[in-house]
Amino acid sequence: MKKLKATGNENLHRKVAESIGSQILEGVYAPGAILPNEADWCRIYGASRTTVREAVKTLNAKGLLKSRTKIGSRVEPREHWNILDRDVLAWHLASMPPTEFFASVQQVRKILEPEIAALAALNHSPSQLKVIGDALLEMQSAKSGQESVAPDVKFHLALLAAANNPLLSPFGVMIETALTSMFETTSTSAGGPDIFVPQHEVILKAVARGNDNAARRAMIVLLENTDKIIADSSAATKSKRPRKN
Amino acid sequence: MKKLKATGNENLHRKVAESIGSQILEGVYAPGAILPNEADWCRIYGASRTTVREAVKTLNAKGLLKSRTKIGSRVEPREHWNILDRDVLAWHLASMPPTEFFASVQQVRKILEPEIAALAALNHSPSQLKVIGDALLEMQSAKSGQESVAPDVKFHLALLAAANNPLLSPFGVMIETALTSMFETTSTSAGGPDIFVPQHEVILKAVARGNDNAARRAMIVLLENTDKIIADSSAATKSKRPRKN
DNA sequence: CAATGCTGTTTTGTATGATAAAAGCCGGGA
DNA sequence: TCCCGGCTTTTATCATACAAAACAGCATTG
Repeated sequence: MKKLKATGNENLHRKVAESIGSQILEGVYAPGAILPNEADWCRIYGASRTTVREAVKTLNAKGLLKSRTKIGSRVEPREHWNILDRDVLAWHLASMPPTEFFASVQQVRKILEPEIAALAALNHSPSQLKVIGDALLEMQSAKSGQESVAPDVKFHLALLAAANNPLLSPFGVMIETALTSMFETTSTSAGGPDIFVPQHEVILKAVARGNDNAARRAMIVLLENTDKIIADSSAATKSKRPRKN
Repeated sequence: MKKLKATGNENLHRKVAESIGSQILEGVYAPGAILPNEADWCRIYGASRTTVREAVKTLNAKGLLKSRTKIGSRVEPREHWNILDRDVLAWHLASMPPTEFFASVQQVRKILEPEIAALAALNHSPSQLKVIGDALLEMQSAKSGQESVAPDVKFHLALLAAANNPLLSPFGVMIETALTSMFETTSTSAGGPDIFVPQHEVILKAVARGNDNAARRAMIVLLENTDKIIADSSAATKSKRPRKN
């Protein structure tokens, strides 16, 4: 491990946290293992103890570690990891084949998003509905597949917000990470806007008129289509490129 | 705010983090607001800057804050909060009427747990199944309602583990917190073991024979029963006790 | 007068060194 | 053998100093 410097405009303790966190997600340090102590990290990264300790505190806060006097820092079991945390999710994504990650994500999305759509139909406020509509408009006016990613993400996040259940909000990060990185992987994407823009329209209309069953059904259709896109592109990548990692 | 001391065997920075975090959850500092700076916190808690900074880093890591040079620390919008984090969830629970919290939790449980049961039926390993069975045995041999809480929690967590989707694991904390605190609120609990122990048995059997539809249905029944218990007890508490907070 | 650039100030970021407290380890004594 | 006390390792806390970022306000200049 080379010496990190704060030259990039990100904080040094953040970089150290990211480096250690990534290694944990990669399995370099397995659950139950004792990490190098603070002095070691200082030497490894060429950083001060203050910085290292702040990084370690960050990882403690995300449930990856538990530090105790005299013992050191021990990696927590996976169930304790805050996997829906933005950073942890990113490290996780980086440490496994994207296809596998997408499979997990889609499984969760198919459980949650239809119900989120249904809840949104029942609980949305006028301003929340407007945000969903705005996102759809942006999607429609997008010129390229790339341009439509951000509005697509926005649409799903707005729907989530309109469900008005705070306990569901952590999934926003998951959806955001997954959709964004899915685009990067599937590139120009199969199917294209001709198919999925109308599907989003159907969802919006159902939500707007408060029809929870219709919203649920429409979301299921959309997710099945997404499944198909992933399947196509992963088949394509499998035949063309070797594994990245 | 009085001066905190490290006399209790918990870390001082943890206490400071908890104090600040609770205040954010209570709405003392609203999203977008700038918090007192580090020097202020030092004075308020009588702690060193190092300690305060570690506490602030912890809250940063949980998505409650974002610190920037010269600006200070600003409270992040609620969507960024890591609400399924153990600590954040506890602070959240402490800052709102339990009934309202349980309603949100049950809404999420009714979405997820039937599907978790179905996934568990399809994906469980033998050892995971055994853990579920053990939990059920402990439930059956529990003498009091109080004794049955821990095995009950264990049962649901084991089921979650058996679903084998890492992205769902953050819900374990939610289930754990909710069931535990639900018991404290509903006290000796309505219904009692005569009803819910058999319902858990049905779930286990369905999972064991890999029947996902049966597992899903059984879980729905159990959750409806839980709804009833909550409704009863919240009606009771409303008529008997004044609000705690 | 307006735009631009410099300089000062505030706040977090990083480094260093010192002391405290927790908890396992090990040896000595009954 | 067992228990007690001191040794050692590691994190926890404190104090102090300087660096760097970013805004504010003033001055300089076109």
